[in-house]
Amino acid sequence: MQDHHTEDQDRRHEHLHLSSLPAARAGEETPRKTPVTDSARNTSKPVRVRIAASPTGKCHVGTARTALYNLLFARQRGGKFILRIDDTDVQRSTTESEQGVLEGLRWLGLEWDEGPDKGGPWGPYRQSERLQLYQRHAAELVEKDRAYYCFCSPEELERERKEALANGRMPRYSGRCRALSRADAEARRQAGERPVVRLKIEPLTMSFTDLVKGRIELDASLMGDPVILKSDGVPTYSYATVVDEHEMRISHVLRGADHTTNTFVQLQIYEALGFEPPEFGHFALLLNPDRSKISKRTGAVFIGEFRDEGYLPEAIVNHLALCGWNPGTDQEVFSFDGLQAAFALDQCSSSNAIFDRSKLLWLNGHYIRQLGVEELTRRTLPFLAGAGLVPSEPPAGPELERLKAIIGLEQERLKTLYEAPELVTFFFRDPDPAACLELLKTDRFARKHTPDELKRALAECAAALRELEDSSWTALPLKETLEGEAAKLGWKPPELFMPVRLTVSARQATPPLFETLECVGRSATLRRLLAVAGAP
RNA sequence: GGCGCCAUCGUCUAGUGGUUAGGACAGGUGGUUCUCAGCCAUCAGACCGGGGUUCGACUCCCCGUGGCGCUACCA
Repeated sequence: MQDHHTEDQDRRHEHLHLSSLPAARAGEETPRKTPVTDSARNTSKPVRVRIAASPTGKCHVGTARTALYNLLFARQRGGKFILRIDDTDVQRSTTESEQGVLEGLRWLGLEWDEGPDKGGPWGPYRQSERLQLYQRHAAELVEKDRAYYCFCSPEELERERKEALANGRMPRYSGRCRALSRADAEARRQAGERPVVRLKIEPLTMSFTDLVKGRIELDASLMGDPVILKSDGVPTYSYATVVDEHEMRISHVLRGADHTTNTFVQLQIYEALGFEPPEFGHFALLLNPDRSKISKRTGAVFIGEFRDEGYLPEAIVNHLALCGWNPGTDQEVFSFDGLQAAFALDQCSSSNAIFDRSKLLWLNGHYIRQLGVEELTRRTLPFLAGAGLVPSEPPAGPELERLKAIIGLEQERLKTLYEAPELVTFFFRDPDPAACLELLKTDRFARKHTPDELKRALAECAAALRELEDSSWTALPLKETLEGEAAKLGWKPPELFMPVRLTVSARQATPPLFETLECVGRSATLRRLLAVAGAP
C-alpha cells in the first residue's frame, strides 16, 4: 500500500519532469523505458513558438524583445512563429487595442506566420474566441476529479487572505470547496450560483529544466488550488495558456521571467489534462534605469514612441537582441540575418537588464550612417513633411536630387531621424538676421572681430561670391573665393568661415561650409550675407 | 511574510579555480579639421558583504544583503 502510493506519486512526479535530464536520475535502479532528453524532444517535433500578447494598445519593448527571440529561434530551426492575443482580461481588452501591438511588431519586421489577422491551422488566435474550448476542457477536469467547483465568494476569500497575512501565514486558498460533493455542487449550480473552477494541486516537489535558467525547483504543497475558470466562464491566464499551447502545437514556450513561477501551476495543468508539456525558457526582464520594473513613467518603453523619435527598426532590433543575449564575441552590430545565425538560448542572460537608451542612440546613428542616401532620404521624408519643410507627397526630379544632397551632407551627424528637420531647416528658409547677429557676437571665432568689421567682411564676401556664376557655384570655387577673402583680410580661416556659416545658417554646427553653401544655393547665400551685412 | 530567480566598470556584457579581469556604449584627453559630427589614438572605471572548500577563488558551497518576479475570479 505504502509502496504503491509512493510509486504512484513517483510516476506522476516523473511525468511532471519530462524535461529534466536523465542524468538527474542517475543511479536509479529501473531505467525509464524511453529516457527522453531535451535534444531528442527538440528534434522530434516541429518547432512552433509563439508570442502571447496582451492587447494593451501599444507594443512594449519587453514584448518586442520576447517576440524577437522567439522569431529568431523559429527561423533558425525552420519552425513557425505564432502570434496569439491573450485577451482574457475582458476589462482591458478591446477589439482595436490589439492593433497597436500588431503594428509595433510589424514595424520592427517581426512578422508572424500565424495570427489573428492572417489565420492558420490552429486558430482562432484570440483567446476571447476560444472560450468554449477552455470550458470544455475544464468540464473534463471536473469530470476526472482533477478540478472542482468553488463557491467561495470573493469577499470571503479576501477576508481569509487578510487574516492569514495578519497572522503571518501565507495567504492561499484553503481548499474548502474540495470537500463539496458533486451532487451538492451540481444542485447549487442549478440553483443559479456561479462557481469558479479550481484545479486540485498535487503536493509534489516539482522541477523542470528551463532552457535559459537551467533546473528550477518548487514545492507545490505551498500552492493553493488555483482558479482555472472564473465565474463568468472566462479562463485565467495559466489555464488558457496551457490549453492553447497544446491545441496550437507549441513546442517551446519562450517568454519573460515573470512567468517562471507560473510554470509550475501550468505543469500541473498539463498533467491533469494529460497533455505533454512543451519546453520552457524564461528570459530575464528588462528594467528601468533605476532597476525598478519597467514602466511608462520613466521614458519611452513603447515601440511606437521610438519610431516617432526617429529610431530605425533595425537599430531597435539590434539593441533589443543585445539586451539579454550576447554572441560570445566582440561583435556589436547585427543584421537580422546575423542574429538569426548567432542567436542561442544558452547565451541568454538570466539576470535582468536595464534598457539602455544611450547604446540604442549610438546604434541608431551607426545604422543611419550605413544607409544609402536614397534610402535615408526616403525614411526622413515623413519627419521633414511633419515639420512643413517639404510637401507631404514625395518630391521628384531636381527637388528630390537637392533633398538627397542635403540629407547626404547631414547624414553622419544624424543620430535620429527626428533631428533632421532642425538640422536642415536653414536649407529651406532664411534665418532671422537679428539672430545671426547675436551669434556673431558670442561665437568664439567671430568674437575675434567687431560686429562692424564682420559686417564689412560679409559684404565683401557677398561681392566676391557674386562673381561666381550659377554653373560654378560648387564647393571648390566657393572654397577658393572665401579663402581668398580671408587672405585679403589677413584673418585666419575660421575667423571668416565661422561668421559666414552663422550668417547663412544661424547655426554654429553645420556640414562643411563650402558644400553647405553649394546646397543652400547662390541667390539664398548672397541674400543672407547681405541681410546680415546690412542689418541694424 | 512565504517561495523562486539573479548579483563583474555608470550601462549592456565576456569570463566556468591560477587572466595585467576583456569588449561595447556613455565620460575624459589628444589627433585629423573651417564648426559640428565622424574617424583614429589614449585615459579613467567593476568582481555586493561575510564565512568556508582549496596550494590558490570573480569563478565552487553556505549565510547575509540587495534587486526582480510569483504569491488574484490580471496577464
